[in-house]
Amino acid sequence: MDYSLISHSPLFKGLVPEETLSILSGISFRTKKYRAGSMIAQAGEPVTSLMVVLEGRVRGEMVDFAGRVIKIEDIPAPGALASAFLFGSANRFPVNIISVTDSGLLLITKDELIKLLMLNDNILLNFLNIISNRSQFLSEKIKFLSFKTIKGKLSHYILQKAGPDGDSIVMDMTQTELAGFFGVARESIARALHDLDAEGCISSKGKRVRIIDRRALASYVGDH
Amino acid sequence: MDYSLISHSPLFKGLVPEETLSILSGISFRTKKYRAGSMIAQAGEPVTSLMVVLEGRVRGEMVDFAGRVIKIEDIPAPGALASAFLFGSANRFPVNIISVTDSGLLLITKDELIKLLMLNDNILLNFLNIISNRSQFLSEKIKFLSFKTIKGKLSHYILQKAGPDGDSIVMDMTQTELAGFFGVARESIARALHDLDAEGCISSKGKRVRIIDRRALASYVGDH
DNA sequence: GGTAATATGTAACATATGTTACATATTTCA
DNA sequence: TGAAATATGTAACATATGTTACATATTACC
Repeated sequence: MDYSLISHSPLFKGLVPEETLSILSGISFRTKKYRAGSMIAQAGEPVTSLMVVLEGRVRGEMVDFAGRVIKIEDIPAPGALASAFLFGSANRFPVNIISVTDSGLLLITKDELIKLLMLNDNILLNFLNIISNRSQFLSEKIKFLSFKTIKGKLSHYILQKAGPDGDSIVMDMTQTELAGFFGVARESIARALHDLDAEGCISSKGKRVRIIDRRALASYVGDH
Repeated sequence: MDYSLISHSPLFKGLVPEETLSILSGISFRTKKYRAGSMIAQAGEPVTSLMVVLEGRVRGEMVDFAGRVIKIEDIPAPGALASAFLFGSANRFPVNIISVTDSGLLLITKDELIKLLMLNDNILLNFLNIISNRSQFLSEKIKFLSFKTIKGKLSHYILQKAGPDGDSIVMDMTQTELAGFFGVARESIARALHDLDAEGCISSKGKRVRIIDRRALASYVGDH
């Protein structure tokens, strides 16, 4: 395993490679390689180590009571796995973890990680940032899911992106991605966008959306 | 402010009060009291300190673009405020924070908190547990929200409550409360419950639900 | 025990969204 | 550049859920 991959992982961000090396020499850790398609962890298994994807891409698959896959999330390098489940009261993988491509993971046990965090404030900050960002992502997602209507979700997305003064945004996701993020059908995004345009709230063309009637647009964001 | 409140807060859990005192003497912190109804922080304000509710109860209120309150979350003592927004890339309060009752808060600035975390592994672990538990709570909530159908949510609720072997549960919420939790209309809960019964999946009578056909019930949990 | 408040059951109807099925546009990449 | 993959636009139709409007049942409380 290439050490430069480790030193470029988010846990060691901001450290010069030499510093990372010297720190790593003081703790025990290991790296592990997985073949494309192989199972890295099963839902329900205890999470005992921090796992960082150094290369390749892994996938979390939620499995329902009937054994069907109901939700997937891809984690490309460099990203951390199940970072919110190493600490806290639930210490088991909430999903199956599968290696999509050939991949390489960095494993640091919980005890060693704690040592590491207390040793170097930069690494501590990095780790806190990793799990906080995860939490912020989930918060944001819940905010969107709690709008009942698609026009509500879309309006919120547009207004948030535009900021208090902006009158035009460029969507940073495809409609397909937006649909996945909102948990709705792709066609419904297209329809809502079209309707908002027809009603004179926005002017939508490709990825660019111009806000025409901010008041009317904002009124949709109340649908909770 | 009573020091015993501080030493019983989740950040200092597991430490003897004397230890907490000696640690606190080494860092700077402050406590602040709020009257019932007063505003503690406004959405958009920077989060610069860890805030722990020592006494009383505070409320997070999400406000939409039209100024309406669309979602509330109560945080009773002893709980932390906006713990996921002190670190990570978004460092602003996502909601307005209001004091519901008269309340007392412990404030520790980010820099001082980092010092504290590196000083004592017990406190570090406590803080990691706090933010990880928050993340886990959000994950669980998202799981629920991502079931598309009410029968799906209900089935998941029933099967989770029954456990892998149980065949009977007593609902711990009224239908009205369940409706609020799921974010759906009350009548729709009654209808879904009735339908699941009519289809022979469950036998529902008052607050007691008996699982008749686990297979069929589980099949609804696939509706994502 | 009796009355008010709250919870639940049920039905008819309205509507937002999913589904299916294409056509067209845009991007990717050999 | 050209072909293939992916993204977007649009329509007809099915359906789950919200809405409204009650009746009945259960619980709380004087």
